Amino acid sequence: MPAEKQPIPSVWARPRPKREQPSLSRDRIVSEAIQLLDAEGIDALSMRSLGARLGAGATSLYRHVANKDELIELVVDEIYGEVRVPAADPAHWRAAVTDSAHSLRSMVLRHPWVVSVLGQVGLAYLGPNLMRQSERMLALFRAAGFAADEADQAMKLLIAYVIGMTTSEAAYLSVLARSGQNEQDWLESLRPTTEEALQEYPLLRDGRATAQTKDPEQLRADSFVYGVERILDGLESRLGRTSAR
Amino acid sequence: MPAEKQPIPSVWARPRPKREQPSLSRDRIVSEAIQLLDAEGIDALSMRSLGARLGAGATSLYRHVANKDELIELVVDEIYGEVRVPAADPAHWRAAVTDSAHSLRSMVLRHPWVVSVLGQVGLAYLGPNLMRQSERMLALFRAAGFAADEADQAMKLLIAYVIGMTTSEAAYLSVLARSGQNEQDWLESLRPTTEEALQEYPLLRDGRATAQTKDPEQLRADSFVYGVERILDGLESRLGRTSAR
DNA sequence: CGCACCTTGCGAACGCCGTACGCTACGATG
DNA sequence: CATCGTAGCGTACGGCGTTCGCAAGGTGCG
Repeated sequence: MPAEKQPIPSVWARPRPKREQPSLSRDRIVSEAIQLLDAEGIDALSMRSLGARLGAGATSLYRHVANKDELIELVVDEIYGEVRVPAADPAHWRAAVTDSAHSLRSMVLRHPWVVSVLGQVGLAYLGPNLMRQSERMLALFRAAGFAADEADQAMKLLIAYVIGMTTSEAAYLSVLARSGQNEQDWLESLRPTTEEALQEYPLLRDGRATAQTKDPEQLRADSFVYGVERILDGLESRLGRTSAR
Repeated sequence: MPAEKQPIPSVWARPRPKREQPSLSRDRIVSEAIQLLDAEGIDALSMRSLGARLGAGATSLYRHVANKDELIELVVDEIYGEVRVPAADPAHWRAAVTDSAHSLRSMVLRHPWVVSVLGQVGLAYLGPNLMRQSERMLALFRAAGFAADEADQAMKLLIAYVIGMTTSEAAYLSVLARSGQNEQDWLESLRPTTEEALQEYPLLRDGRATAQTKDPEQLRADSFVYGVERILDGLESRLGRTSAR
C-alpha cells in the first residue's frame, strides 16, 4: 500500500525520492504475479491488483511487459522451471520418467491456476524453462533406447497424460477451494445432488460407492500412479527385452 | 440485427408484437453460443455479442441462464454430447475404445475453444451428456474384463491422455488461426525464431528436423494414435491372455 | 369482462477490466 | 550545465459481467 495521498500536496512534503534502483523489473513482476495467483487464483490477477501489490500503478507494468498475455506466458514458463527432471541414465529410465511425471504433477497442483491458461498459451511454446525441461525429458527416453522420432512421441504421450490428469484434478481442487469448505464436508453437502444425478448410471455409481471409503487425496494419487504405470508398461514393451524394472 | 431505432417512436409504429413463442430459450442460447464460439473463438463470446446474435439485449439472457459461467457449463456439456461411444462388446473392446478416443479428439478439434475453459469447468461435472458418455465408456472397460475400480482408473487414464493431447493440439491450432495464415507459411515465417531457440537443444532439434518432411496434420494424427496404442497395450497386459487384438 | 399476477425482455447504470497516450521527474551522458 | 532516454503514473476510452426497476404481454380467477 503506497503512502496516503493528500488532496492538496504541499510542495515541501515531496512524495518520495526513492530512486534507489529500478524498483520494478520483469522478474519482480513475474514473481509477484505467481504469489498473487497462488494466493487468490486466476480471477484475482489483474494489472491493477498486481500493480498495487508491487506498490506501483497499473500502467507502470507495461514498461516491462508487453501485455497481460505476455505476462502469462512468462509466468507459465517460470513455474515450468520448478519441474525436476533427473539426468538420463539407461539403467533407471523408468524411475526417472516416473519421477518427472510426479514432479510435473506436483507443480501443477501447487499452481492450479495454470490449467485455466493452458488453452491460451499452449504447451509447446518457446520459453527457456520449458525447452530445457523438454530436452532433459527427451534425453530420458533416448537413453531408454527409443529412436529419435519415437522418443518424441513417447514424451508427448507422457506429458499429455500428466497434463490431462492434473487438469481435471486442479479444476476440481479450484472449485473445492472456492467453496471455502473442507473436502469431506463439501462432498457431504453435495451428496444428495450427486446421488440423484448418478441414479440412472449404475456403473458410475458403483465406482463412486467403492471410492467413498478411502481418503480422496490418496485416491487421486493412486489413480495418477496407475496411469503412469500403464503408460510405461506400454512403452516398455516397445523396447527390446533389455531393461529390467 | 434488430430494426433501427427511431429517436421519437410514434405510437402508431409499434415496435413489434412478436409474442409468438418465447423467442429466447436456454436451448437457442446454448446453440447460438456454440456457433459463435466455433466461428470466432472464446474471446468473441460476450453476453452482449451473444444477445445481439439472438436479436436480443444482453441482459435478456439472464432470464434463462444464471450467469456466464453457467452458460459455459451448458455449452461444454452440449458439445460433449457429440462424442460417439460404441456399445460395449467384449470381443472388440480395443477397437471400441480407440473409436471413442478418436471421437473425443475430433470433438475437441471441432470446438478448439473448449480447452480454454476446461480449467474453470473441470471434466468431472454433472452434465447429462457427460455422464451418459462416461457411463458408456466405462461399460467398454468393464466388458473388456476390468474390475469396477480398475475400469474407472483405465477410463480416467484414456480420457486424461486424449484431453491432454488435444489441449496442446487445439491451443496450437488456435494460435495458428489467429495468425490468419496457412500452416506452411506460418511455420516458415517462424522458422528463424524457432531455429535460434532450438540452437542449444540438440535432441529437440533432431525431432523437429525429421518432422519437417511430413504433413503436419498427419503427424499430429500419428502421434495421437501412437499414444492410444501404447496405453491400450499397457492396459491389455493387465487382463488375462484372453482377448485378441 | 375486469383485474391481479407472472413471465419475458430490456435500458440504464455500476464497478471492473486491459491498455493507449502524454506528462513528469530523474539519472546518465556530453 | 544542457540534453536525452527512460521509469512511473494519471487520465481516459471502450468493453465487460451483472443488478435493478420498469414495461408489456399472457394467464387465470373473480
